[in-house]
Amino acid sequence: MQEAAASGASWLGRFPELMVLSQDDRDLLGERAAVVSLPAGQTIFAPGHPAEQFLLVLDGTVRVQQSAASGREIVLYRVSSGESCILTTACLLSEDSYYAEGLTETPVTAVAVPREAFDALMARSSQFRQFVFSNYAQRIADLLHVVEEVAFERIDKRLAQRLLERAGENGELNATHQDLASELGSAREVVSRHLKEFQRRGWVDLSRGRIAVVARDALAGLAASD
Amino acid sequence: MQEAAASGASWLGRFPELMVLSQDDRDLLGERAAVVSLPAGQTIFAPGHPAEQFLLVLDGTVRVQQSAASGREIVLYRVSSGESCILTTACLLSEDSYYAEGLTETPVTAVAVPREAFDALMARSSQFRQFVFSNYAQRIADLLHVVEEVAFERIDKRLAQRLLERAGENGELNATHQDLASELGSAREVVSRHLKEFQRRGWVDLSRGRIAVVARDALAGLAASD
DNA sequence: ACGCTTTCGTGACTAAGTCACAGACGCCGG
DNA sequence: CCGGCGTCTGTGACTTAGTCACGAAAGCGT
Repeated sequence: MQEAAASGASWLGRFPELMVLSQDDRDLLGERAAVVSLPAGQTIFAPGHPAEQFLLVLDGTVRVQQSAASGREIVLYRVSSGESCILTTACLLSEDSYYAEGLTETPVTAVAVPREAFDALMARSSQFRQFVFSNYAQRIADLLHVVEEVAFERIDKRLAQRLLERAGENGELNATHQDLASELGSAREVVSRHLKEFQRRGWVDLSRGRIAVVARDALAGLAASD
Repeated sequence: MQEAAASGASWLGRFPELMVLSQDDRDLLGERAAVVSLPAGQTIFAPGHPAEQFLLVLDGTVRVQQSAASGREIVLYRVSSGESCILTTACLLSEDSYYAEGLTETPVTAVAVPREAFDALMARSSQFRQFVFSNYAQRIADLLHVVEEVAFERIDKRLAQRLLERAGENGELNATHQDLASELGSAREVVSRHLKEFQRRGWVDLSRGRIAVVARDALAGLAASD
């Protein structure tokens, strides 16, 4: 479509912060950025395998996590529709390797902005810089939040929060106890025991690989406690 | 000194990454940036009180930490000579408040770059942008390291690491058990017990507010264990 | 030497993580 | 339909970490 190309690209509507770019800058994105599709479970970046592009997620979610030698993992944050995978740019500049890895959690469609186009926009557009800095700030805030949780919060509270976050409209979520333990950076047995206690209290219903939230309010109460 | 002003500023020598800036850009820093002195224990930024300037530390160290409602704290990283306090810029852009706070740990001399000069340099100098991004990348790496430690590492190992880091040439450090607990995001009693065990093994010598590392190798062994 | 504040020590308890292993569920091939 | 098999879950026993409530000791100023 000629119109779409002339006005930048149709996907720009997903990024309100980028709609304020000049016509030239939007055109640059339209010309140089490519929409890509990735299957679920794909590694976006990993230690020793940095990404070469700036990714803007249109659909699906990318999970950014850290893995320890012991096999334990912890989810740092998720990048979903309308957000950018800014850490990939930081990875390019960091001397020491990152330990963090990014995985597509669902099939993902994303816009890949090549390094040169990214650099050009950083050079000529203050709005684009603003966009990039906001992204950094948000991710740093996410990381600070993770530090706060693992350092100071109780597991049962954090588990309740995750159950509420991940439960769908019907109150159900498909996840094994190990999945939830990896989210929290904890151990499977610990999660199992807390879930069992939640079930005993009638707050959830457990079956293999599936959890149904029954008493959302009670979980929310625990999640909000201090 | 006229020469110093003409070539930018004498403090630029502390920041090799900034020496590659153009003459104009160095001049801008020389004209607009101010060298400031801060006493120890000063708050640089805190939740609800963001800094308005980009700080480059010349001497002394700034400690960036997070405090929980319970009174427990954890040190996220330190900014020392030749580094910049980049989080202050991120604070300005972040919507949710940051929870992190920055304190001068010693008397600090620093260069304060006003927001407009910072923005101008970001706009016109790719080298300056490179400098700023490297700083972000480094701090993000620091935060990832903290997450890894608190989520997966044993306290005795982390304590041994800190003792070695903070011990001076003579193997001594002035710190209370509470200080060390705050470093690690742990509790004072826990640190006290591990220190006592270290002393029982002849690795350290304890006195009020002071710890002397006696067996550096033994501590290093624990610090490197997995 | 006397109090005062800060720092440190300790026991008893709760929470979290580890280890080892047993059982249970779902699925697939026969 | 039924066994076999891999994955997921349950559990006891134990270690490590964090909490709570004290009390004792070290240094400091007067």
